[in-house]
Amino acid sequence: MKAWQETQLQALQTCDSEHQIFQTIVSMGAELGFDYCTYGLRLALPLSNPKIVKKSNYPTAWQAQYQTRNYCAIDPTVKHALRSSLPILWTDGLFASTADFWEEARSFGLRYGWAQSMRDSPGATGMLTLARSDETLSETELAAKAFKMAWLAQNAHIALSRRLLPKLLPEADTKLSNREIAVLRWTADGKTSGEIASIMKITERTVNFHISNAATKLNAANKTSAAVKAAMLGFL
Amino acid sequence: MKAWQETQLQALQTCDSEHQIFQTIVSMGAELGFDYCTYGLRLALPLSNPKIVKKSNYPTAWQAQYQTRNYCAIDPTVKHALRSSLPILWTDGLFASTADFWEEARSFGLRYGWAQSMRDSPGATGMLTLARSDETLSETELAAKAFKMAWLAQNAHIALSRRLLPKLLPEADTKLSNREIAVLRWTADGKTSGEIASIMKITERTVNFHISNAATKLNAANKTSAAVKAAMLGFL
DNA sequence: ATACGAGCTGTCAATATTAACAGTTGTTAG
DNA sequence: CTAACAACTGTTAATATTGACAGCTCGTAT
Repeated sequence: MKAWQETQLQALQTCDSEHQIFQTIVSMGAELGFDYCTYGLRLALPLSNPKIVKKSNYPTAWQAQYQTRNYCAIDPTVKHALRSSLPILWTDGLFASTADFWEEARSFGLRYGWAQSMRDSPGATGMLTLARSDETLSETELAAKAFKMAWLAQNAHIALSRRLLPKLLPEADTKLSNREIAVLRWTADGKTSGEIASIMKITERTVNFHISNAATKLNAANKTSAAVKAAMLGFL
Repeated sequence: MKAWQETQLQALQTCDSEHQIFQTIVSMGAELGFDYCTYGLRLALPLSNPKIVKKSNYPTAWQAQYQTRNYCAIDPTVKHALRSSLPILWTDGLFASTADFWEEARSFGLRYGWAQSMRDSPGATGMLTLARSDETLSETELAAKAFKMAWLAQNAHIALSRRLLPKLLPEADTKLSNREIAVLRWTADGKTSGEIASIMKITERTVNFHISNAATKLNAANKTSAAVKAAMLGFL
């Protein structure tokens, strides 16, 4: 068990490709007793149309269906994942208001499963789902495997989001100068340029200069967007 | 072991007071072999002066020292925790640039330790530190206990932040209307009121009306602050 | 039936912001 | 030495925002 975790952690952190990382996660899921495994990553930005990516070994037909019918928008496990990092078990109760979706998933062999999510500074939420067709999944089994699940969800997210993030959100690589950060911090807290000028003992012109530079770097249309992006990406 | 986790999870989630929760965490830390335990919570807001709270069973004198000298600002484990959720081991290398701080901690018996952090939607970062005076802490021991640590850091954060958050950040309890959310989303993405009016097919006046209502609810001085707060608190 | 809240709209004046122009100073890395 | 860069400042005009006034419609909960 110890050997497993050590070996696999190595594997996760040294893997070069997303594909390799995901395969490692799949095999760890298998060792926990689950054939099916999906990792979903949802970026917080842009807020009006958040980017989502998935790596999955679910049946292809189901993945396609999920995509085309935009089940992501109604999937209760996704809803839960965005709110809480507690593990969530697939139960009838959970899918009470989305019975058709649930029926359809089961018809593809996705019958017993659970998921756990995890968040990090660049405003990304990752959800790891483990599922299988055959054996029921009891609260007891879940409790017994909670440690490993917590660890796996965490490390899967760290390993995969590190690869996926720069591609999906180039702004995440931006470097802001100290002044830009300071000015954006006050901006995000609701100070006007004039107030920030007083606080920092510089001209209002200079404040606006820094804000505008930061907005350009962050690919933001105005200071509001710049402040939000910088805050969400953890620059402030 | 299974019994331990189940019992303790119960304990964590049914505890009424912060104090009880923290005591439960301390006892779990002790079972992992660590006498000392600290949970620190850092809210992202306000950005220019983030709120921080700690629960700790470190020697009182050290806690006081840490506080008065504002060691939080230089503590490398805190820096790490804000960037990454990977566990971090107290090593000489880690404290290379803060040797005095490190020496002083050791003089209080805080010699071997590690920490792991965890983030959640309301923009809060929690860090759990486990430490002891006597036995050295090897990478091997760390690896062996990584599962439990991941689980403990996660659940400690969930349980404690749930209690601490509403007190520290009353805005977290705000309810925004659907319109307010929609308008703030576009605002956060950098749209002007006029653009949002077109998108949502309402008057510019109405857009500003919703923004202003949201800002009042969120206790924000202007729309930039409202957008940042709403985004950080996960309302958007 | 009536009160309440969400959603919506109007106008006007005071402030704040952005865009576009042009430039100085001081530090640091090659 | 010099190129690059962060930090800083100035002016002007066009746009955007906020604050403070006031009032309508629709649904739903008492």
